[in-house]
Amino acid sequence: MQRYNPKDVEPKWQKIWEESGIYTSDLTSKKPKYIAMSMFNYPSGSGIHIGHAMNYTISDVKARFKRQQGYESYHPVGWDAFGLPAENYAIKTGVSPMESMANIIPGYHKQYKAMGWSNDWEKEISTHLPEYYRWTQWIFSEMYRNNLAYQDSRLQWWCPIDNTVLANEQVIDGKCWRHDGPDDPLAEKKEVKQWFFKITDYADELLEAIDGLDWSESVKLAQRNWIGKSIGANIKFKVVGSNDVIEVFSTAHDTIYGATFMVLAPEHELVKKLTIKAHSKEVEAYIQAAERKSEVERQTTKDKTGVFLGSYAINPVNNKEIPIWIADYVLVNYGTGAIMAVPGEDERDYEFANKYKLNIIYTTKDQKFINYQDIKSSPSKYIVANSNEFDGLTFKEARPKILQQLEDLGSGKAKVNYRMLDWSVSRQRYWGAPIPIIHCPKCGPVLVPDDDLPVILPELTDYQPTGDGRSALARATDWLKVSCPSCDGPAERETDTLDTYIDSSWYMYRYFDPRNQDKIFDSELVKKWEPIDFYNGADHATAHLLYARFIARFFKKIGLVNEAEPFNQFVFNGKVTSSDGSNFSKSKGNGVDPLEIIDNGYGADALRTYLMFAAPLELWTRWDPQGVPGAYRFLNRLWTLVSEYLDAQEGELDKDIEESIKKVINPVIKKVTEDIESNRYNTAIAASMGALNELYKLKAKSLVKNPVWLDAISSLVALIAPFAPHIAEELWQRLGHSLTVHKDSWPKPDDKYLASDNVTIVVQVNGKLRSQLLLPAGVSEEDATQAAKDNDKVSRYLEAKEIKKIIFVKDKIINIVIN
RNA sequence: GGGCGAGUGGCGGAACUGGUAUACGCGACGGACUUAAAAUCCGUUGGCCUUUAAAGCCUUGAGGGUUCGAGUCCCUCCUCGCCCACCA
Repeated sequence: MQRYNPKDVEPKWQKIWEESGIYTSDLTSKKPKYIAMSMFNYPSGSGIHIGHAMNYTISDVKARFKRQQGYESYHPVGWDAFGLPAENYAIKTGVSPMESMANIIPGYHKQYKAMGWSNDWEKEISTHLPEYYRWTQWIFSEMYRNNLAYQDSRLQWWCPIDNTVLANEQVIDGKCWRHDGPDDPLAEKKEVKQWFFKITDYADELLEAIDGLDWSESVKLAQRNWIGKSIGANIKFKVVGSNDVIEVFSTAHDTIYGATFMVLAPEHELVKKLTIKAHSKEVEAYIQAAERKSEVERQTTKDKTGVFLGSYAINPVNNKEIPIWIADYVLVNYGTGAIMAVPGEDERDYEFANKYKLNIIYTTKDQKFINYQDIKSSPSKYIVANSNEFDGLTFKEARPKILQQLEDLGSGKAKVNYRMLDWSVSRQRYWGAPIPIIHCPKCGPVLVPDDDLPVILPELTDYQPTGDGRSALARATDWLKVSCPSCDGPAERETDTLDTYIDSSWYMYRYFDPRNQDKIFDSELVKKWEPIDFYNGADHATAHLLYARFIARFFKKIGLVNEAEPFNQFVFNGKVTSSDGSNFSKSKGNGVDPLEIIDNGYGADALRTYLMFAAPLELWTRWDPQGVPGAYRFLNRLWTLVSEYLDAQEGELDKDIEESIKKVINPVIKKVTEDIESNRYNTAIAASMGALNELYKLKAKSLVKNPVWLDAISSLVALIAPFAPHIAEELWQRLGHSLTVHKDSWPKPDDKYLASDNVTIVVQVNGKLRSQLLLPAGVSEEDATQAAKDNDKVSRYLEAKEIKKIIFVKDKIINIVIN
């Protein structure tokens, strides 16, 4: 008997699959379609790690399962190739990122194939190739034409190491996401002119559609929080002795009679104007200190500080003059960058008022501090006070009336506010898609005509940003100087490149038409294949997934797609950590290399099976060094069963053994089908293991070459094929099947053998387990009761007792209640 | 501070709408095969429990409740994880 050796089996089939192209999808097929994919990979010099092995196996299993079920299953592959690491490497070494990618990506091809992933390599895409980024640029142009792209000067996060702007989500605990070590400097703020996409126009739509998504709940919640919708009012306060007006956003406008001072963010545009001379020194010092203060300090030191500007505003509802302060607990980015402070009902304002001895007016009948959060959650419980004609009303009654009063006074109106800001898409970096804009001194910014796309990224010798805020492209003079498409005068190209999140927010559509030279993609094809049926990843719960949803909605609006949501199902899977629970990291040297495990002789199949078996997909898994050997043992046992079957003599089976074999295999077919369908891979594998153990017991009784054994073993091989595709293919063909196991092979359970003729009925007395009876399925309550009473183990509890009640659950349990 | 989720053997984890808790795997122990080991195969493996068995009792973070019956539902508390966080 030949031993199971993955080193022979796996490369053999990888080669055959590649040559026969069995994973190449026919996108025009008449079969029902299915597309399963994981978030695509950023190629780096270090190759794939165990986290990648986890991620990509999850979608591969799904894709294989559907392919076996007879779907035209498409498992695409691509590279998120633009981004900082390759550029930083280029700055250090002078090797162009284009060249790095050309060196790195072929290594990934080998690794992906070694893992046995069923990717369609014919349709491979990469975001850094002009054939791809031409359309990334086109999306920018379409956004611009639809008034969804605009340029603005903003205070932006700035990484002092990379000399580049950072998106909000790239700032983690006050530091650049790429430089967040203890010795790394804090991110700074810098005024930069840049391009934005108006994602806020879609905020409400994006928020409302979340409810209908078949996504991991934690991600849906994260998206809701990210969008951060609040309903309130914008209210204007006139400044005493001037025409200036301070506008605030408040969700608690019904407490306005308790507004006893105002607070502006230190960066607020009116601060200078409203500072009277006597206070200017103090104010300037405070602003400078706030600027220098890092975001971390602003967030962690909850101690409120601030200074009085010396001027006053008028509370529109009672005409009281209230002092204007600045304080860094008010954020310039949120709302209007200014608040009306209501110390009687807001904790932060209360603390501030106490510290600086500011007036406090309580607008509740209780005349003590009550957090507005509490009022908001039960507005009919609290009574309004100190609010003129509204005194005595509940907050529930007063809220609309006070808003009406503000509207009548012309001082306020209802307003919905979002935490989410417009998407900053400019990056002052080289390694990205150039923004297709030409700046003309006469015409201003002009779009590069579509026919001139792509704007090709020129090769350089020095990739270092210029340090004046512009990317290295500013040095490529030949490239930079162009004539204006509109007036033909001398002009310059935009030197910013597009945020790589744009590349990744539309790639799923390009998968359906990767080589199209005329259009971003063939809409008819995409409309046939959208949405992505299955998508998974362990990161990017907010930014990437939200941006992709935004782009999908935009594509729908301009008629490119039919579905507003790009991903039907999204699984936010867990990661793999080292055995002690800490993250794998290169610096700690505790990483586990998937290729090493394969090369050690365990093979990709055992690795894949272990990863899918260790825990439910959403859970984080600790790496268990014994796990892969365990999975290997299981596959080896299957190999042995098949080999012994092939060596067996032809023969007849006893009817009851035949029956037993069928009753092992049919329920497991049903279970594995349901479990993979609902992403419970771990229990699917457990059930297959259980079935194999049962077949081992039956094999000891009688193993002969016979259709019943062949059918059972073949079915089991087909069931594990999504997890362990190589060994499954090998055994499948050894069993005599001429076609591949990976297409149209999924077994269907025979209902006749799903339920057994006899069932174990549990007998309880007063809810305690006393005995188990093997009775015919569907046994009546009367018969079951009689059988229970006749049973020694039960009857001894019934002696001299009165039976009060009998609970009977068909085919499951009988509970005799006595006193 | 807010939100979400989770606490089950030595470990990873099973248990569908309440109905045999601990499936499956790892580890451990015993046996077979072997000169020996590895590999493989066959057993045992929640606790009280000490040689086994029988019988019994206990056991899903803690305490209480609902129910014939609770890992599952309700209340109180503890612990851990994740996400958001001076968001007006």
